[in-house]
Amino acid sequence: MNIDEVGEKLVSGLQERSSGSGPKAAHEVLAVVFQIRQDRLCVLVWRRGRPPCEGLWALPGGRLGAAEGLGESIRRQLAQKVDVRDLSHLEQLETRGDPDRDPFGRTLATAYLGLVPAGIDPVVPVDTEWRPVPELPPMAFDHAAMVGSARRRLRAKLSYTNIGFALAPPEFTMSELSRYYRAALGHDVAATNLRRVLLRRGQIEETGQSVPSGRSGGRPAALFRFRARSLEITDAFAVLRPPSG
Amino acid sequence: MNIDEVGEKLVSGLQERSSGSGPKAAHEVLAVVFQIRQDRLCVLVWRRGRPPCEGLWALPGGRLGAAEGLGESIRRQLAQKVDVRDLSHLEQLETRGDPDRDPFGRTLATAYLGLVPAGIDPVVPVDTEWRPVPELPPMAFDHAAMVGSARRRLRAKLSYTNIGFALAPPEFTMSELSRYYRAALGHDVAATNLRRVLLRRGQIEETGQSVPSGRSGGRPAALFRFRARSLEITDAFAVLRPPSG
DNA sequence: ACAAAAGTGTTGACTTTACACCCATGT
DNA sequence: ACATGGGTGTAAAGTCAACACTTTTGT
Repeated sequence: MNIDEVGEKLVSGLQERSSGSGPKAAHEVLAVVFQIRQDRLCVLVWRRGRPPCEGLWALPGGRLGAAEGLGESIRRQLAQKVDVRDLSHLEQLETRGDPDRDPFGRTLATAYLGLVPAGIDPVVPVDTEWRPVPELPPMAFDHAAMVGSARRRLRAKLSYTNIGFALAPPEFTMSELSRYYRAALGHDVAATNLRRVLLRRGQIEETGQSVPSGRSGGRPAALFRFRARSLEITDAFAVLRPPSG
Repeated sequence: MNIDEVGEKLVSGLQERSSGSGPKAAHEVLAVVFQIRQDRLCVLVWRRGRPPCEGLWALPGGRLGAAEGLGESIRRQLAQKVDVRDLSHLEQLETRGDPDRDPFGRTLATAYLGLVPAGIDPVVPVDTEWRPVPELPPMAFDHAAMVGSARRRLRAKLSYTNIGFALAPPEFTMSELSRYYRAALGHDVAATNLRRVLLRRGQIEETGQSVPSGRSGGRPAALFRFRARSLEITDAFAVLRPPSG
């Protein structure tokens, strides 16, 4: 059918969409998995050993199974490299479907953002590494763009949600937490103010315990935990909020 | 392959993802197209005339073409109902792929958010209508959830981007604009403060012209326009911003 | 005693809502 | 004149970064 035949379409066109079977494309699910390691935001990537993009680095993931949901699929596939219980957060990012994004054939890809809390060290295959995001190696396909989307999403959500729970271990001191925030945001975060902001927003609470000071002295640090372990919007935008009346 | 064979996967598993052709699923692209009509946020929907979901209302869209990008596809398909030049904004929302979202066969759907400026009235087919979002009719498949996602996305972006340019006509008075914001946000927006906020952020500017007052008198209203007609983040979150130093 | 690290108090800048008041126009 | 709607001034509330100061520990 000629898409210029708008007049005809205007009367009858809308109904034919769910008929026929149409072309089917391969669909894969990928994940940008972040973890903060040694005070740096790192992403889990593996090195491709064969074309296309041989030698470049790629995001983990793979083909969507015939009877799987999208989130279900990426969880399953990540379980082959990251202990699935270690994924503290998972959310969908974007779907890319440029006809030529994969030179070997039309493939759509849905990317997810996954987070692993700091402090654990999942066993990963030999071709797989955690790489610091600021020094991203040459990436296959459009995977670099996906890492960029994930980084922007994480930064934004750190500002108005409790997503820090997914970066931090179950308990932490404020100076540790401020280092996680610094790594993820890319700029300094003062522990003293971060404490007040997150306390006022009800995101964190004191555990009552504290950590002995190190060999160089200093006051012992109080331990905190996040009050919730799932995503919550704690601060709607400070702008254009509804009238208080 | 058994996915419990983690040990094996850890050494060799990562490389087999781009081999083989795997199952292919049908893929469709849908759009949640919003327009503000008579001070109400409306969404473009059409009534299904055949199963599945016969009689329910559905979002416009359809199968992804074999050589089309996703955004390209929804633009083409919307051109059959909305004059494509009238789409002032288009962005990807989410992809849904529950195995049973379409009872007639596995279908993935990528949803877009589209906006049409107020004041125009595109010709639409007979089975297609603009329906107020607060009184959404019974929707087919998971389309109601997509409308919900779109509404949340629009509300959020009104707070920190210039996305108002896509809701408003090229020129407008502040009381008109405040009605568009009220319809989209769902709560009152005072024209007097909206003016200052958007001016300070550099989103809008005066055209220099004004509109004569109506039959009931009143001071003539100044005409404004948006300075940019593409999406810009005008106000990074007021929280956790980088140190000024 | 002194250094080091954690935590508190306080200030100032900025942003936004609320509301009283002034302005320009039609009847 | 007066009603009507547009526009300005200003106050009050809230949030956050900056920084000086205090507390608690190890050497």
